[in-house]
Amino acid sequence: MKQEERRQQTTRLLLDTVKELIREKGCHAMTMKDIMDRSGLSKGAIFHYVKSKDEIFVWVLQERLEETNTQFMNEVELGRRSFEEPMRKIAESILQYENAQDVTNKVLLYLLGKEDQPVIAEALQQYYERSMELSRQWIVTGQRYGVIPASVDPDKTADMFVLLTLGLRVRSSIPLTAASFKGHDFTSMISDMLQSRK
Amino acid sequence: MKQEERRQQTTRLLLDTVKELIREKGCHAMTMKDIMDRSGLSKGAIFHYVKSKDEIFVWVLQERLEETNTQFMNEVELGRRSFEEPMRKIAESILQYENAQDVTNKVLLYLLGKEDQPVIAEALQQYYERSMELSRQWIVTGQRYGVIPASVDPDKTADMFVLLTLGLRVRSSIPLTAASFKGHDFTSMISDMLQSRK
DNA sequence: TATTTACAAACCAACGGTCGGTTTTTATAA
DNA sequence: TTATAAAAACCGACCGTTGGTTTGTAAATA
Repeated sequence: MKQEERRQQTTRLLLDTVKELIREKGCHAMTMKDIMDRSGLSKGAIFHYVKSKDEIFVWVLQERLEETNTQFMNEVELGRRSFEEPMRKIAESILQYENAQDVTNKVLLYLLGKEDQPVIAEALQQYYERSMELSRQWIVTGQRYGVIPASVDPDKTADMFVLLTLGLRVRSSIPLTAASFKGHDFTSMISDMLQSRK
Repeated sequence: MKQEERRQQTTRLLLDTVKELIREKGCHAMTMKDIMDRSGLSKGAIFHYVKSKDEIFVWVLQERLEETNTQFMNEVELGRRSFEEPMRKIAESILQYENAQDVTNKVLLYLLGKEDQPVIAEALQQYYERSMELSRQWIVTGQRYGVIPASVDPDKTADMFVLLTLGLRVRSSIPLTAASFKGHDFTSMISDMLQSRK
């Protein structure tokens, strides 16, 4: 089973290199040459693992999706005590306050600009559906433990929540001066949304 | 003044051709060759008017921004009777229910994927600021005419509204099956948001 | 008449992607 | 165990397209 090991090792190297480069240069600026030089792999090797450059970004998004899944699940469990805490965590991870090494925003925006490609369309669809599902579960759990009013409609609210997070991702990609930034606290926004709903 | 006339004529031709092609093929698939063939202009001529291909997209967005500006202002005036009507109009224009010839979503998503370029960053910033300003004015006007509760915070609500519209734009770019689409009526969403706020 | 503008088209570098070939690993059977 | 066929991992020269440049020319303007 040495071949399988090598395969995993190489794909790991590839993904890590790519994420590094995205962080440094951005999705568009990163070239195949960059990946070759940084990883030490040849062009042929890379294209042996991946069908196109764009598919690499799909990989990155999907891997991040897995991570988010487990992370979110943990937060949801936290949600039995308070619904604000998971919200804050999630908002922070989106806004990259602390972990600026997360490339989800960049990759997501990049892929959205190429949604006409079938592979990308599928990945985006997966991403959206997963986001909706996670949000719904978070609300339902909160309701079960009594921290979110039972009157709240999970579907409707999850929809709104996902729209807001997508909006957040977009806005965080727009370079704004301190003067032009009129954003407000995301957590309190969600709090209002959940509690005011009769 | 014949030169000025020719200039305007050519730029008009360029912009219209580009918008047509974006509608047909998407931003990424559209090539310079396409623009040349369709418009009849040579490569040299096009690059005489525009510094780069990306700058064309900035043009398109800015032109659309002007249109939106006047359109929104009209809707705001309508808002003295009801705040739902302008909302519905705006949501429809975003979701492209009727006017599928609008390329704003595509262009916006394309530009967001390249926000590291200074020219694009500036355009995006303008777009965001304008959106915020328009939303704020809409709320303030609604309050003046008594159709929006005075208790609503214009800044905070405008922020949320813009985030939602950005989210809408993103979601409308994700190809979803009827089964996976769990979206709800945008207008009623905004209604809830505005009226429930104490 | 001099200069700037509008346009043309040959040219270029860089990019993503392909292809034929080599080496290494795995599977098969004598 | 060993011989061998097959497949996977990997390499790097090569290719077509693409966005962009440059050089040149004709028309408009000053």
